Amino acid sequence: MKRSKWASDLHWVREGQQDRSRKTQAALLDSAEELFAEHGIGGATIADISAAAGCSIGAFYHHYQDKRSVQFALFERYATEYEDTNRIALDHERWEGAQVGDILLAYVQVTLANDRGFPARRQATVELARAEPEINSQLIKLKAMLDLGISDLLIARRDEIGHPDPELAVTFVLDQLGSMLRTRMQEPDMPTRFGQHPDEDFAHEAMCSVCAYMQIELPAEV
Amino acid sequence: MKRSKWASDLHWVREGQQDRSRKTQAALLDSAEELFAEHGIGGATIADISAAAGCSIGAFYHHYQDKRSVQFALFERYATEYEDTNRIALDHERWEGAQVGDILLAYVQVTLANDRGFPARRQATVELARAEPEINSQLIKLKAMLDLGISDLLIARRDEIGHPDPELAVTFVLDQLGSMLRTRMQEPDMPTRFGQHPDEDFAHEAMCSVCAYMQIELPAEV
DNA sequence: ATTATCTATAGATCTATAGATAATGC
DNA sequence: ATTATCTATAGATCTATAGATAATGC
Repeated sequence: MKRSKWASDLHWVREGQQDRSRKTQAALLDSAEELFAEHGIGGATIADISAAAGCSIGAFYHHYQDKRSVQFALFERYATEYEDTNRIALDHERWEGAQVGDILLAYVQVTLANDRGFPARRQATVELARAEPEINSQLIKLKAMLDLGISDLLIARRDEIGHPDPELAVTFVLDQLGSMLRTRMQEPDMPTRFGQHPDEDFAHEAMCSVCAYMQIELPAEV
Repeated sequence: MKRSKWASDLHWVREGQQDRSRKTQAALLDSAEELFAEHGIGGATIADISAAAGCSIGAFYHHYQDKRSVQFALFERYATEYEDTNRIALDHERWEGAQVGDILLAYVQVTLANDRGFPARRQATVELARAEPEINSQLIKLKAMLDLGISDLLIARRDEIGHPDPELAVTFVLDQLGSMLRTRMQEPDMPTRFGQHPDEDFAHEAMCSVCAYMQIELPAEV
């Protein structure tokens, strides 16, 4: 039976142990993510992480062997989400009828929305990659997969591109947009730079720049 | 008397104490810079820094009160160099006869050369800014000063710029180039991105992109 | 006499464990 | 009976100091 909207958020029964366990683990990962992003991995102690997750140091060690294993678990969670999202997003059928500019604009918009939603995620992942070479190479592979996926979509539309070397132009543009998006999230405080302007204006100027460089049509929504 | 070129590198006399002191301090700063950049501030112990500088922990504490004071000293050194360089580079007389594209190309080339020469400096400074709010705001001021200086040079040549909003275009372009340069230094390993291409090709494509967006002339050297 | 360095170590901090208690599952 | 959590703490690591030694300056 479907519960009424009034009741749907209430829980009369106690949670099972598995739920409890999952929740603690997730809370520990969330806290680790935030603290790693803010203070670096070395700057976040296990006591900090446990306290932020609302549990004890003992509980921490019940779920994770040590700090390193949290690092790997955190990356695992990130990698799974990242792959799943990209698999859906890069499906060729999804983009039937789309032009080069539409795909690039979507890339910008989706990345902005993602990073706004989870502001610590990007920085925490950077920290993980720096601390663990294994994670670093995994992360490079993940990003390369996304780049290749978008490249495929764009190169399939190479006839639209007026730039004399479409492959080079695609590589350059993905690097350019990726760099700007990263800076926009990591350094929002620079008074003289574009971080002060709203996301919409950023997307607009970025598309103008990209379209002028590649010599493609400006997407309709801009 | 000018010493012969054979002798100019030899030192028969012992260094004075002040030289010795200065050298140890500089070596400690250099080591701290490198280790902060590689492992983060929390990941670099005082023992690590001292060992890398070729001195003891005791010597460290003779020169610096604690880790924090090295952080400030390191930033101080960076800030001084940065300001001095920019004061010279941003002199309006220096750029007489230069066009917008010339100035932007010089910005790209000088930044590349600087970062190649001191690969750890940028990352270490990022770490310092994150650890100390005081350093962070100082750093923002320094960068803002450079941005404003370049902006002034470019806006003084606004007649060359075809973009409908020259001020906006200048802000956007400085953000764009700055972002790409930063990514180029910090993430050189991405196989699908432009880091794989040589600096000359990067500068070329960056200038093509910027000139197409701003609607200015491509500088002669590109 | 002063400055720079070293070795050795006390004290602080952090990690990781042991042993006890509380919550669920059968 | 099993799983999840807690408190208390041993052991490891790091910071920062004390006291001794070596190098320069007068």
